[in-house]
Amino acid sequence: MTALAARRPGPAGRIRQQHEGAILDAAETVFARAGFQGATMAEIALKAGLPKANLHYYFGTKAEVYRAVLSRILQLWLAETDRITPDAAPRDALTHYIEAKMHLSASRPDASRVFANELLHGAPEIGDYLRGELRKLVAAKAGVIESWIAAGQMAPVDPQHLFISLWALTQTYADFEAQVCAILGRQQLGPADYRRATEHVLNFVLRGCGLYNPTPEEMKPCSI
Amino acid sequence: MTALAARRPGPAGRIRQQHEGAILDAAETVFARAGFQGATMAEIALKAGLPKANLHYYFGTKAEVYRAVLSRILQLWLAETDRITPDAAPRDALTHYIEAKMHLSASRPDASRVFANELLHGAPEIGDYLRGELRKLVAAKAGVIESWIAAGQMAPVDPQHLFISLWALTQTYADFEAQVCAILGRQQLGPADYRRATEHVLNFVLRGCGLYNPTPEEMKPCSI
DNA sequence: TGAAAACCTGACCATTTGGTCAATTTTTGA
DNA sequence: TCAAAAATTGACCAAATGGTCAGGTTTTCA
Repeated sequence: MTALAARRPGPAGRIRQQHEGAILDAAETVFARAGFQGATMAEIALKAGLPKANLHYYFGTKAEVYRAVLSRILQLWLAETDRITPDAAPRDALTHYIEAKMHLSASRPDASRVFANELLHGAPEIGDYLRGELRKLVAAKAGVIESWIAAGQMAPVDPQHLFISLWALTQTYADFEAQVCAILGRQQLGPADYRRATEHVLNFVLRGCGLYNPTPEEMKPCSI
Repeated sequence: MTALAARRPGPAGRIRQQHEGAILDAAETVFARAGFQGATMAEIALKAGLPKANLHYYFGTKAEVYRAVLSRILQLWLAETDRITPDAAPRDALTHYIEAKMHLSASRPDASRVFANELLHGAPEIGDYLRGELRKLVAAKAGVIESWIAAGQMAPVDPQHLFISLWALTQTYADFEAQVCAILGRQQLGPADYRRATEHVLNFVLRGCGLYNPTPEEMKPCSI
């Protein structure tokens, strides 16, 4: 954010706020489907229900729309690590984080895809954010996880790589939905699919962190 | 492949083979960096060291180049599930698969990125492949894993979701390298980084599948 | 109520870019 | 050696597209 969130100054009247929202919603969909270069201002305008010239009244350039979309997305990503604190129980904290991330994948897949696309192409717009805010946040949370490990509360897992793994495991369901659908034989992922996926990721990660509690119906020890 | 691999008929002379290779190498890089729409024939031509018109002699359209690149990539992806057979030891088979996938991420990141980009945008070109060959392959390998589970050789993990997780965990290091670099504080990922990443994924997955064997230097029981 | 500010938009333009083509050169193989 | 096949390429084109702008309408608020 910071530089990214540098919205045009001024009071931002009622109409502006409303239309900017519509434009960003439309843009998120279009950027997700086609990427930055593939997205056209005409298509965004059509989807937003505004003439193209009007887009350029609110956002000077396509890049500006793109940055605004990314900025909005980054806000979603931030507030999820709340519960990862030294005195929380690792199991509860990780469970909450995974469930929140999976919910985001299910509810805002386009947001995840725009973000993924930006990363895929080298993060030209959000590189500074990644190396700044995000890195700092992860470093802090990595410290928490290390304290859990030192206290014998979970298995020794590299905390930084753990976060990378958590993002990969959860966002894959939004980013690569086409592949997931093909494997599962679905047209699209429904709530039941996401429930099963969440359950899988949860079990898998908890086991991977040595936090597995066997459920009643499958009473087996962790190490077979 | 199949439909994708439908290369132009004919004997394919020496020069043709050589120049097609150069074009595909260049295209892989350019498509990875810019996506399908962002890639230009002019840039591919420049990188391949050929005049643009010459590209159109070998490949009629940009889409045809793109399909050829994807086809080449899919061949890399296929031959990796060799060792996943009913009589293999789960630990060895998964270890081999993960190490192979991580090696691919390290050695051919652009290939992974082109593939990821295609998935991200709904797999318009390889959807048939995903729903056909890939799905069949995964279904078969899922059967193997189920047999391992039934034999009590590993923890009960949804086999289809397990494959999705394995792909996500390994390919994230190529696809989202920008993010990984930012978190780890690197300019780019070196061999040491990949070694550490492979070790992490391996430990994480094996533990997640109930296949963890403590290494000498950290002798702790699986379930803390 | 009235004028300043905000908002709207059809028409237009310059650039980029995928693709074509015809003329030419190089390679092949009988 | 020589003709047929393969390969090469500069010049060119039509379409798509990001962006501009001048002149208009609507909203705001003192």
